[in-house]
Amino acid sequence: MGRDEILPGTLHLLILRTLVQRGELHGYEIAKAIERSSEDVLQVEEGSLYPALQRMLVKGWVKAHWGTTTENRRARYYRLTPLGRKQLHIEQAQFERVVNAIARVIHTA
Amino acid sequence: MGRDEILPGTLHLLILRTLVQRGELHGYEIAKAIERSSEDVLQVEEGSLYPALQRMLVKGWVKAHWGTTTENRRARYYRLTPLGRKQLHIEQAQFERVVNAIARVIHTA
DNA sequence: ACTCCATCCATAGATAATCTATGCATAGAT
DNA sequence: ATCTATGCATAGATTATCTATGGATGGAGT
Repeated sequence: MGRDEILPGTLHLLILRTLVQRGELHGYEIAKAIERSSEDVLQVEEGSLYPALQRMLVKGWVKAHWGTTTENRRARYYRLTPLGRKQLHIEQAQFERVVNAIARVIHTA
Repeated sequence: MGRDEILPGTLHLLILRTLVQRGELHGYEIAKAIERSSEDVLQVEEGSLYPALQRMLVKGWVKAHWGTTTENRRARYYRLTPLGRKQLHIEQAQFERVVNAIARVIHTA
């Protein structure tokens, strides 16, 4: 954890959660949404984001289609699949579990 | 985060914290201490632990010496250096910061 | 017209940290 | 005699990230 960007292994969760909250978004929007809602603590690099979205497409957690933004730009929109929604629940529970476990270790007297 | 062992990037923190709590420990004890104080949620694989301890030695966060356990076994004991104590504060603050940021993203309405 | 910035996508290669699998050794219990 | 827990360590694979790069374009400002 030498960086101050994201905790390795949490990017899928962040993306899934952002999509379930805001519906259909394109990549750039997803990144900005995560950064903003984290109050700019988390930085989502494009070199991390797009490979992550590829992985999620392959796993069937999201589907994508090309469209046009309000600013008249070409963009690829992603939306959650039912499988993605299931995965969100799994990853969120897992995250809480592990973070709580770490907290117990850290705060052990 | 497909595993249920440790959050990547948190092992140094867990080790540093365990050493500051319990003083001088050998590797095997460190692993068991983390597993127990996490109520067996976190699993510390030896293949992760020993390389991590090597990294921490190189960085000067811990010092090691060979000794004998209460069970009469040869073991390598680690203790925190002042630099390690400083690093603990850094990593702990960093961890809280990032986890809180993730929590904000996850719990955004 | 030109320039600049923000928006948008994507990949290659390097880096880092983990896991799996393996090897070695021995104390104590059965 | 054998088994289990204790103890150290490394090689190689895997995974996920970052850095660096490349390309394209809309709109704002000059």
